[in-house]
Amino acid sequence: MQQLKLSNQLCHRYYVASNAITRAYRPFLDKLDITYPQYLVLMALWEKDNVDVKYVKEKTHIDGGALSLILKKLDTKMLLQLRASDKDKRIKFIKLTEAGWQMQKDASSIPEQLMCQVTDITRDEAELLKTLTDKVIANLI
Amino acid sequence: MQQLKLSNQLCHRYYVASNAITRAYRPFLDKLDITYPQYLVLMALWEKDNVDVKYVKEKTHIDGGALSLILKKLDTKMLLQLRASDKDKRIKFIKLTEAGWQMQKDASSIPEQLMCQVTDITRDEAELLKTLTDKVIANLI
DNA sequence: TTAATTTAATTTGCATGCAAAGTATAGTAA
DNA sequence: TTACTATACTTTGCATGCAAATTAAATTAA
Repeated sequence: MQQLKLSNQLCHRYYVASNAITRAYRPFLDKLDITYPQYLVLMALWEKDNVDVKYVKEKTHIDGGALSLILKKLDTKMLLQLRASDKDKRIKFIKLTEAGWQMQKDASSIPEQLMCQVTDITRDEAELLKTLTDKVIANLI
Repeated sequence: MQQLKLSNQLCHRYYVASNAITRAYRPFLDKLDITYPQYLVLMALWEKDNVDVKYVKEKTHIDGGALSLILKKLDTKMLLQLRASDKDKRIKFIKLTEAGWQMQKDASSIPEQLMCQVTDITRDEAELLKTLTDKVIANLI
């Protein structure tokens, strides 16, 4: 049953790596009082503000149900505001607040600090990982 | 703020890929009435049975708190049995039942079926992904 | 031996991830 | 217009992932 050995599973590695990465982010994100998925939402908004929920959902690949709660949390934290569209009342638009934009400055050094912990990977290898993982994602979504 | 763009984040890709993989497993695991983490625990046990909780925790990298519940679930499903050690009563040993071993046969074709969905990745690239992801994990754990 | 510490596992509280059901609104066909 | 369908988002129920607190038992120090 070689095919069922954990050490042969690429899938298990993605599971372990993804959780390890989220854990590694925690000390940095704790200082900002946000979680990793909340950070993903903010990153999407820092790139493009005034978008609807569907856009953030597709950009971050966060589940719609979870996203509703995350946006509500970020609204409560006063990092963004939600308002229904006038044209189409089904659509809800998201807009960062001043505090939401301020947090971008506080977060700007996080990616670099994270990658500094991954010393065994070269820049080229990291790019290769991105390319190959994009292929995996494209095949499964 | 190039460093905060989602498209530059290796971390976000691991998040998306890991979730996509778990989702891809679901149709197969639903037939066996188990979840992905439960499947990871079973894979560990199919490789080595009669081990303690700590062993499974280190082998699968599943959180200890979650693992307690998962083992309880698998016990309820009659796939394994839990019993306290005689020598050291803090330790709990895990033993697969007949049904637990039977499920290995039903699961043996799953990894191959999964990889068949990832057609854009060659065997060599998959091996490379394993090696590089192991490095990422080693650096973060 | 007694007290302090360490270890193995469980429990608890909160935040997702996800499927499925539900709600409200918009669009479309008859 | 009315009925049917599709869309955008929310809510709900269950299963983790995780930190922190707890419990029970073994080990070590004094």
